[in-house]
Amino acid sequence: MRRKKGTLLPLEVSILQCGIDLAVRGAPLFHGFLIAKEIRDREDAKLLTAHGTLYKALDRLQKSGLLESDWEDPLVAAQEGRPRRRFYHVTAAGKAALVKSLEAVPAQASQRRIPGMAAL
Amino acid sequence: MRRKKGTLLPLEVSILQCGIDLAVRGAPLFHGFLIAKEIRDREDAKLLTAHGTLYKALDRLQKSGLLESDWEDPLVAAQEGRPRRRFYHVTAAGKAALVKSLEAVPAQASQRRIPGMAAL
DNA sequence: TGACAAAAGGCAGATATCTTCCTATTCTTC
DNA sequence: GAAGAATAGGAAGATATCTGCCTTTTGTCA
Repeated sequence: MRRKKGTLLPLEVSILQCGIDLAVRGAPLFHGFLIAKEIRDREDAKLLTAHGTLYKALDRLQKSGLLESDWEDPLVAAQEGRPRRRFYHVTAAGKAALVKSLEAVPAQASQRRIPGMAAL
Repeated sequence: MRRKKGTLLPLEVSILQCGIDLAVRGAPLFHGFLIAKEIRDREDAKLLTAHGTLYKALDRLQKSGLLESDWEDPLVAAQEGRPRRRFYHVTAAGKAALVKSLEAVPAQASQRRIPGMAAL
């Protein structure tokens, strides 16, 4: 889609919002599937159809430094009998980019103020 | 389907055959996906449509002692970046049951003599 | 022989991540 | 303003196992 540099796509905004939201609620680490569920439960459901889209967005955010990730301990995943998760967390740059993006277009429903935004 | 006791279903015969086949070829341990591929590549392709069916059959064979299984080391799976495998191997009882089953209906295509059968 | 019960098969989906290929959209440059 | 390039989105499938629900088949018993 060739975006303007320094811009966040709606899906990326949603990811960062969810990540910060979860951090405020005491869970600073999130994985792809969790975010997928969170987004599905919000009003931005339409933003996420295919999972591939989400993982690509996570990759992008990571490459641009707005997210960082670590793989879950394989033993924990094994113990719980499921595939390994990749845990992401929003970086300081991620928070800044989100704030900037929200300021740029403040009146849009999908980019409204979020709980815990004061903490940014 | 309510089968006669001591009988093997075509899918179960295929699993045991594949398992022994692989063992003869030097790979005594197999996992569900591998068997699925093997069966797909054989003429018994129609025996396996859904994966759930295969895993149920593997469970049955294990419960009746014809197969045994061990989970792959989670660290190995993690290193190779894929979900953990469950490795099965055909037990002596499994070999015996297969031989008995092949003797019972010797002229059927899906239950023909297999390479390495002399080793049973 | 007919009815019932038991078990197998199929479909779908959960769990989790990632890749490839194609399409659609947007930005930039001329 | 139009053309071209870049990139996001969507569909599908690979990797691996397992569960639940419903349908179909088959053996057994009356």
